[in-house]
Amino acid sequence: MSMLVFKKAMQKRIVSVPIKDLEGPRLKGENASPPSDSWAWRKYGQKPIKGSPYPRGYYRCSSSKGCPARKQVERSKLDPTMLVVTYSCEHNHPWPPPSRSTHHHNSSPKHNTTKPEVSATQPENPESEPEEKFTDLGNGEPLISNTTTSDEFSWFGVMETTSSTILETPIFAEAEADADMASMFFPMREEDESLFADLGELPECSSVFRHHRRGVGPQVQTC
DNA sequence: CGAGTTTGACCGGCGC
DNA sequence: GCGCCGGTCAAACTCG
Repeated sequence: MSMLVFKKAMQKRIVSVPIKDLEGPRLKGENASPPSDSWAWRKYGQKPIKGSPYPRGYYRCSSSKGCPARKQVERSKLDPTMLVVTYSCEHNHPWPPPSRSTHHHNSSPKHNTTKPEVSATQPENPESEPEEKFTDLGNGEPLISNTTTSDEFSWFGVMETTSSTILETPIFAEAEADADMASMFFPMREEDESLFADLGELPECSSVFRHHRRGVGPQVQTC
């Protein structure tokens, strides 16, 4: 009824993170703790995926009530040491503020510690184009070159820099192409993460993304 | 006691 | 039309 999920332009971002990076206090065997971003994620499901020896966990943003953001965490079947996190969000939804914006130290509320804390946001697009989504990144740019330049992917952008790998995918990211996945793995230095480790609180997510516009119009951050 | 996790069932889409 | 599979819900349980 009220919770009708419109399949508008659903943005999808795949990020691979070495488990060793997030390996906190303890791993639950097959289930590795998902990387903690700036938001709180609540797990709402887990299912075994065909073709993958590891199950896939489904997470929902719990930072806000109407948070449309979702996250899928699964272990790479090619590299069991890698955790593939797929972020999804609608084009039209604002992102909630970081859950621990008031916290300066990384006093993780949960078990996922030892994780870089970064805040990101998702700009809302006045016009949701179902057709155009990743044309921006289709340019073949090095995804991490400009974190602030990814207007619509700003929230993703920050995450990318903090995580380890970035992979922008429209919707057909389910390509089981092993070779494909192998080529999209870019291990990152943990030093970079330290840079964000102190970013516990992000002032505004707005100023970060207003660097350049694609000509879509006035875009405002609702975070 | 509350928030979050777990687990099975349910649903919808897709392929055959 | 049926079966498979991915995704979500919801009740129960666990942890803090």
